Amino acid sequence: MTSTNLQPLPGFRDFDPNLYALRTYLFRTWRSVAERYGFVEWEGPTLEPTDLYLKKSGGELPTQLFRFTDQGERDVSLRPELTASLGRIVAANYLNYNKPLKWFEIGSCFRYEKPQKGRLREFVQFNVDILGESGPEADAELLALSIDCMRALGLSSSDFVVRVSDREAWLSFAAQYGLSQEQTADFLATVDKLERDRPEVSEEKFAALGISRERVVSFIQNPPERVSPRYEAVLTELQARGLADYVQLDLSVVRGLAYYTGLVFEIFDKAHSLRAVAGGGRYDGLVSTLTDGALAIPATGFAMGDAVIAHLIEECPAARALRDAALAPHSCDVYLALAAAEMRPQMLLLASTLRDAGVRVDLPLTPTKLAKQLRHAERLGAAYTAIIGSEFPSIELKHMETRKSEKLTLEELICTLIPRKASS
RNA sequence: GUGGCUAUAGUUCAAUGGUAGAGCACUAGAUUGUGGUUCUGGGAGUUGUGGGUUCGAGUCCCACUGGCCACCCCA
Repeated sequence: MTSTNLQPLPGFRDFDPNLYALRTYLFRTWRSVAERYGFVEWEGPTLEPTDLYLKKSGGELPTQLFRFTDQGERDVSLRPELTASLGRIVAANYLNYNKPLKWFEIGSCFRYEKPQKGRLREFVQFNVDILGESGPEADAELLALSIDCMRALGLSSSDFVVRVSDREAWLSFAAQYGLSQEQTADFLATVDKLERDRPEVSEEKFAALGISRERVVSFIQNPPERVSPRYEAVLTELQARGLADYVQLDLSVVRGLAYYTGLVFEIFDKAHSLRAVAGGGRYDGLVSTLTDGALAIPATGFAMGDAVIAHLIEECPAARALRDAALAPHSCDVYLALAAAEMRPQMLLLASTLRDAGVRVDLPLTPTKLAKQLRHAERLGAAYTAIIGSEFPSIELKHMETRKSEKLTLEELICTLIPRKASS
């Protein structure tokens, strides 16, 4: 067995070409859906001043930062999330951008947590945000985008569900009991944990606020006819988009974070055997908090991690098939097999000609038996193999899938391969 | 931070406390210019690390390290 020092740090991953291909597949899909929706890509620094993260909360956050002092005595942290950086960047240049901002980002985040299924210390997040637009239409646009990401990965409404809620509904509920702002925060936190806490525990927490657990559970199970104006508007928008089947009202979703202000949602696998695939919501107060009130920008967004979605794809046959098709080897358009060693210079010139035209060409680096060369071409997923032998400039071009071959002149070969590439 | 399970060849896994094995992968040949099949051979390991019990430890015990999983948390 390999010694332990050949392994990456706990919760970190090595991406060999096979794993990297999966990563690329996810990124490509995310990016393409976001671009279909008119979002533009941005990126922030991986390392930020620790203050940026301490500003908006306490809790366990500080203990889960990869935090250190740099050579300039600065207190810095690897980013545990993107929203703070986004807020900073937008706040610094807000007037320069057309409103609303429809921005997305794909990049690594770091949290010092105990690794387990769907949770790592370095993971990739797909972040999508709309800033400068307070209407429910923006929330609906994001929900639709998140659903289309799932669909683009081959997942259907039988594989996942988007649980949508609106904190406004709970704020009205809390208002009936005359809860103070602080009490309301405690109340929301308890609702968030309702599914996880033992009944006696939440019973006690609610009792401290003068509310019975039964009333809360009943509110979730029998939601009011009119949940909230925003929720209804969002649902109308999704119905018009033909996406209403993917969403489900679930008032038990409130999201742990204090900064969410309105509509919130989470995407789960239908079996609910995994952690949340994605989550997000409206956070109209965050930019204001980050800028100490200098700038108030309404915002709504969500994030999707790479680890959980990879598990979900693995569990869903249609998604798995789509992924495997995307991951099939295809790193090479044509393999140049050398059957007569003295023709190597001619082969290399041909390789250069094709490569200059953008054709992906691979070739043997050392003398190798022809049978092995063909087998290698097969494994590379080469569409064609051109056999360069003593008959050069007559060349045999073999179509790997049909196993049929034709004899071509050098010019014919080049004319055959280059247009195929250009049109693809 | 707490707890459970686990660590054997590149990989997936075997091996009543008694000589460490198999499939796949890799590689060579059968086949000296034609790949997916088949057959025959080959390289492979101080059994994660360090202690202990025992005549004898891959196997039992302890510690450490890593991995998986759950709790916690989930920005």
